[in-house]
Amino acid sequence: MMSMNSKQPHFAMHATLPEHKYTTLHSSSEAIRRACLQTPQLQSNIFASLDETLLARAEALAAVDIAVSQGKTHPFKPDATYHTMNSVPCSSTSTVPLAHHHHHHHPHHPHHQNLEPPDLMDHLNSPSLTLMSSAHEGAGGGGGGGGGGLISTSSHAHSHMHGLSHLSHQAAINMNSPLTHHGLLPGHHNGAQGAPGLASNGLASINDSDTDPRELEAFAERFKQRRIKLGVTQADVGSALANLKIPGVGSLSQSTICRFESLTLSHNNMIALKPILQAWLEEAEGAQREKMSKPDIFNGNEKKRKRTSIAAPEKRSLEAYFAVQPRPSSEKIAAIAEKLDLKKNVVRVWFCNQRQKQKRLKFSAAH
DNA sequence: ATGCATGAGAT
DNA sequence: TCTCATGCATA
Repeated sequence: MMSMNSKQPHFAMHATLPEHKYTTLHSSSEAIRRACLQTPQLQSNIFASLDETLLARAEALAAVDIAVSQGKTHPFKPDATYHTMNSVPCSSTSTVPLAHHHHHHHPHHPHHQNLEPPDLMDHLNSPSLTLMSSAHEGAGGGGGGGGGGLISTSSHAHSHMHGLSHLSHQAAINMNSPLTHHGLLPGHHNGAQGAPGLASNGLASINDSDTDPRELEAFAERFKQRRIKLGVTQADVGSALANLKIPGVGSLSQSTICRFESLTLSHNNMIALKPILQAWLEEAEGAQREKMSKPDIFNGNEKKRKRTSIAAPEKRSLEAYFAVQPRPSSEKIAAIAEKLDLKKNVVRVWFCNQRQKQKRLKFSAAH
């Protein structure tokens, strides 16, 4: 089972001219959200008791924070959530062909991660628990450059769409993608968090070096050097990618380029982006004499999205909960959200993002 | 350089 | 609903 039947590396290159989903102000969609489904996962596990203990501690800690923050006079909600989202990602081109083969990465161990102790927020006692978690997200170690391009705080804030869309989604365990032959994507297995698959099998039809964390790291560094030498910012690179005219590859944001250079992307993502950035690099160096920059198609979208800011106390509580239960159920999330006086969606997203970070950190830690 | 967020596709 | 790839906004 678990074969890769479901989806094959079919790259839907066809534009599909989706007319974009301009949900003009889908702020309402936020209100709707996921409809808050409930997963009646009422399976008591043996770990229940154990988790409960941990949860109790987390709760204790959280309780303290809560008490402090919402003790009674919390001036306002900790989150400055002004979600004004807007800009639809203009997905365009939708699914990009790039590497679909991926890997499974998460074999999912039926760990105790799924269990849901009856109440995470009930016991608010035992003031013990010494906080130790909070791994922080700093991560990115690579950096080094310390402000590689200084970023120039360029304000090219034009919401264009990212044509590159998702390079490799998830799944697709097979490794024989045409793109591989294409040379665009290394693909093949090796989960981002799983095993990098360092040539175990004799046939390494695909360069293992392409997926080798060391190689990626080396490339990322070289890339940064070159980029700086060319005098272009991360944002410039991102938008310049669209000029490469590579099918399925559009522009990328400064964020993504930055993350690539600092190795703060998932392994798969790094692998998928490498060939693209490499292509740009060579192109740019070759045409450095005159090509330069082309005024990209920027579009001034008026709408702006505000970033929610979760206050420190709330954040610490969330981390405490996360340490015990990285994957709380919908109900739990709702409960936590209420306790912390945050919107449920904000809490849900926070957990999602934490999981992503954790995975990335776990992977880098293993290499 | 990163935190919070969206959305497509997989479960 | 979750994961994953990405992005906007911001410190």
